[in-house]
Amino acid sequence: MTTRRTGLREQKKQATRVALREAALRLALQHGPDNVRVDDIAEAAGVSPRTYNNYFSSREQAIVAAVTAERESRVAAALAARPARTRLADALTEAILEQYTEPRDHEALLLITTSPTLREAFLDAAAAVEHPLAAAIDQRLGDTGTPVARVLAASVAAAVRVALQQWLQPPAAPLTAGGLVVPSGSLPDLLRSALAALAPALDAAEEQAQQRPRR
Amino acid sequence: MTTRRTGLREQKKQATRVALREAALRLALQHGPDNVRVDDIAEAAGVSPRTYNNYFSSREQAIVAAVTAERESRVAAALAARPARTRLADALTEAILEQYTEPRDHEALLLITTSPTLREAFLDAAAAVEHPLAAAIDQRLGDTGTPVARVLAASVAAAVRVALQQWLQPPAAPLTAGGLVVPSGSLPDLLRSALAALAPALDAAEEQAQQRPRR
DNA sequence: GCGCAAACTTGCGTGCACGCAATATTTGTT
DNA sequence: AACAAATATTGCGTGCACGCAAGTTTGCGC
Repeated sequence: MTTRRTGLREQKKQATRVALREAALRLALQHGPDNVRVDDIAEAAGVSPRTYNNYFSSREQAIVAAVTAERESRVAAALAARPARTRLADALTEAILEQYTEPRDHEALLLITTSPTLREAFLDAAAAVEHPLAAAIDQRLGDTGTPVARVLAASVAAAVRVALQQWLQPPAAPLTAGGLVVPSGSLPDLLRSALAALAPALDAAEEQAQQRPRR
Repeated sequence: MTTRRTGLREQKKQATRVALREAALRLALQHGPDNVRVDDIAEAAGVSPRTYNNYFSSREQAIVAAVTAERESRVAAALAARPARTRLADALTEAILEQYTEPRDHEALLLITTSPTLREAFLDAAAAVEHPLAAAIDQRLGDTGTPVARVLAASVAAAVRVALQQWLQPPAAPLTAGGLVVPSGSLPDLLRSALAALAPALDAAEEQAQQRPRR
């Protein structure tokens, strides 16, 4: 059920997708993100420029995809893998940390930090967790069909986004007056505290689900 | 303090901004969203095409702006206007409903429903609440400087987005198996129930803030 | 194997977003 | 009132996204 689509076809598609995003990243690292034309990427991957655009709808998307890859679906899978009796909030936090903590290509992340457009694309990519996550959460809550799971998933995605945003943000300015702004800690910490703010909502949803009969 | 920028300059800018978005909407209604070129909009507003692009970074954005306008900042203002002693979750819900319930140009909304690209832009526009809202929430929580307010604001924005998405979604298909999917009620109801899922998180943040000394 | 239908790729054309540098307008200052 | 600094507007050029209508490949039943 994971791959309904037959064989060779899907296989080839995945291959070109990978070829494209890796070419994109490689060229971006090599020549700088602004000195890479779409045509170059397409050529490097051995497809027509038009085909490139069938896979990615912006240059930045392709570059960033080399880092984010299938992280989104993995988060959902990681959540589903946790024992059903663990607290939803905890399971979620662990699942997310597990995916965002693994030290992906550090060089690439540095590159992304550099360009505003790439940062933007990187943050947007995080939004892709929403749908898989909504499904996974809904399942945990007993397939309510309610939009609650969607809201929670969207909120979690938003929280992740905020955490990533803080993390990417160059420590830049000499801290605004009052010294209130924390110099942005490690990513795991940022993620944890962002998600902590949502924990009560997750708990509440879980509790309601348990009072309802499981299907 | 609301408008630091002096007078004539900002006034003119606002004027052309309004002219642009209204021209965009009018032309879109008149000729259909796909039969409006950027040059037409610019000409109708009496500015160069290049200037148009200094105000809006996509055709859809301009059209949608005619409906969403300054709704975002108003939500924050509406929140700030509520008495500080009301429950944060309630104040927020009221503030949002207040802004999204007023029957804006119905004709335009119908148009937006029509085109996928416009729907997309409309949903994206809702994300603009995030920043003003974060500021307003942070103030209610006692200017913590913590990212908690940001996370909550982002979550609220996400919830609003989900509600709008359900609302825009044409009742289309004959309901999936089991009859679990509700035929998308009224917008106020959708917003209310979406925000209800976040209420526990808002309560918790508020409670923590009250235990901390106000600055 | 054969051939048809569905799915993917490609080239072309159009409209668009946006950086850049020159020009025009506004504003605060003397 | 005149000037200089700040800020907006405009034209131009480049690269890009994407609809469309061929052409090509893959999958499947016979």
